[in-house]
Amino acid sequence: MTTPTSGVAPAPSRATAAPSKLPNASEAKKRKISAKKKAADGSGTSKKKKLAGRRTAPASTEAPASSIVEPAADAHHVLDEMPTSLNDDAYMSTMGVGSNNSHWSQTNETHLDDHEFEVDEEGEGIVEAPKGRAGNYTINDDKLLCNTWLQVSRDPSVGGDQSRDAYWGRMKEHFDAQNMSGIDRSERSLRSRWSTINSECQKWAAAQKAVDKLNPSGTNEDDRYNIAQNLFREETRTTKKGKIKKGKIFTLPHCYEVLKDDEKWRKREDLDDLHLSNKRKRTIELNDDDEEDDASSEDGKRSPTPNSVSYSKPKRPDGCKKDKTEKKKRKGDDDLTNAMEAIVKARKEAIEVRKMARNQDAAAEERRLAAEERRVAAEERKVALEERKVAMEERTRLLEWEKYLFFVDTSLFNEAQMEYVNLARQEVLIQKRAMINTMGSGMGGGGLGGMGGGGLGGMGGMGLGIIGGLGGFGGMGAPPAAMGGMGAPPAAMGGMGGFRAPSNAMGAMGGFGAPSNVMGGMGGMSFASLMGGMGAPPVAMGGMGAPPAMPFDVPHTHTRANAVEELAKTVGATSDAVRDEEEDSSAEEEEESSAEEEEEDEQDG
DNA sequence: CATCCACTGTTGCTCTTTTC
DNA sequence: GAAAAGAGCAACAGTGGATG
Repeated sequence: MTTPTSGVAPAPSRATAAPSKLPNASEAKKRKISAKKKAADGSGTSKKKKLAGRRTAPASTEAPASSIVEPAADAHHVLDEMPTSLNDDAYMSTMGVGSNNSHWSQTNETHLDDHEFEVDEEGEGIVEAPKGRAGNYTINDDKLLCNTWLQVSRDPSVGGDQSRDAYWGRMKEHFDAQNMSGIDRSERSLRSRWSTINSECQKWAAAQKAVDKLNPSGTNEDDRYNIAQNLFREETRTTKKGKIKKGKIFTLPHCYEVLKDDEKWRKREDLDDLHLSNKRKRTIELNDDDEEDDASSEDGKRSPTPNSVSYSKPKRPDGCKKDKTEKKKRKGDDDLTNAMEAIVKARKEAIEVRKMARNQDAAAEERRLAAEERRVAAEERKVALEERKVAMEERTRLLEWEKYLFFVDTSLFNEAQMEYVNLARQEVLIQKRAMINTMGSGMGGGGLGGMGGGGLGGMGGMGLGIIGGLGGFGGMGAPPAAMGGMGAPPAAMGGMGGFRAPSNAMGAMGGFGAPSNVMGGMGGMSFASLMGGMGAPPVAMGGMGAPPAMPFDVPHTHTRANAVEELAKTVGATSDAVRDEEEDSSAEEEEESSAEEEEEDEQDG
């Protein structure tokens, strides 16, 4: 990396101060143009590069304004007469710095008046004018150049890491952009002027620092200023040819005012550096911050003076690398932040979508489950209702049958009928006892039908013909397995048929007014088997007085007595035998029935 | 008014440093 | 080590003041 800033001027040898001559305005002179000399000189190559838009050297026919302006008093003379207590303003005024009456300011006006655009004969455009030296740099030009240097050299985005041409190209751009004098300054001119300004200001800074180090007693800031001026003026330099150049006073305080507070420029203000003509030594010194810190610390022990340079160590301006790094970092952080935000946003959106989907699925599932539960519950209720309905119907039939069985008038029954009735009654009683015992043991009513059917079926299977018909009844409410009981073995049925029970007896059964359904079912089965076995004629069957639910229509024209008689006639020869048996069994049944009635009374009680 | 001198701007050259 | 670039120096030219 190279720095376009010039270093510290070579060490001048101290010599006796020689009075310098400053412009004397005692007489005005017209400017003489000697372009011919420049054109003949091979070194004047720069003359050909200035084109339209620039201010050229003063025309030969014009008198320079500077020559008609009263110049300021002789600076050298003024310096000699300047009191030691002169303050800055007084000195600046005396030196013509910052004053409209000063020589330096007058030169500024001179240039403004001197430089004009030259146009061609037709006046259509600016043509290349005769080249001459541009006017002297004014205070404003110097200040502008210093400010330009600060701006360009401190730009962290570019810094000093650029070629000389690039750097001074930017310097020229900045300078031209703010240059109100109208004088076009070439890059080379700016470089040369800056070299002078920088060198002079560095020497001046070193002189002031030396005075601060001396810290003479009994002096105020003005005294120190004058001492610094004397030190500066005593500095002389010797050219390569051995020519000694006499010192002069510092004439660029306006530039120093601009530069003194800049950290980058102040790095080179050590007076000792003035004695280092060797660039290598200068480079080493500039890189050695510790020594500068030591010097600052020594200065820090003294009380500061208004005009003294602050030796505190302020923050160094950011450099090019730091600026680029921070920009890159900022950009990277922004990119990373944006990417992270996008990821977080996308993730949040995905979570929301999934959450909504889950909510929807869960709601639908809940609704479906609820509907299923409701459907199952309704099904269960329906089944329960049907079961209850069947159970109620079965119970109703059973009660009706029992009611019929026990309250039937058996006075007209023959022996067989009585036996059947008695057996049926006993069976019912057995069932009821068992049921009561079961209920007493905690069994439900559901067991009644099973026991009843099963029991009857089982009994039906016992080989009793008549009971076989009863088994069919029991199987009515029994499950299909128990229905097997209904279908009593054909042998048993045949046996029943073999009884050839008198038709009047059956007719009497039907005449009891039993429930049509019960009797129909019972009668149907009984009569189907019975009639098949008996082979009785339809007329006889019709005489039985079967209930309306009978499969065949039987007119109810016969009385009970007639029915018994017809049944007896049908039975024929066997009626006597049957009658005898009925009498025997009836006696026994009466005894049993009386006993049963007593038992029932006891249970009811 | 002509000339001399000093100053300033400009530019080429040289030295030093840095980079490849 | 060579090349490139920066910085300083010196010379030159232009300008203005002083002086005879």
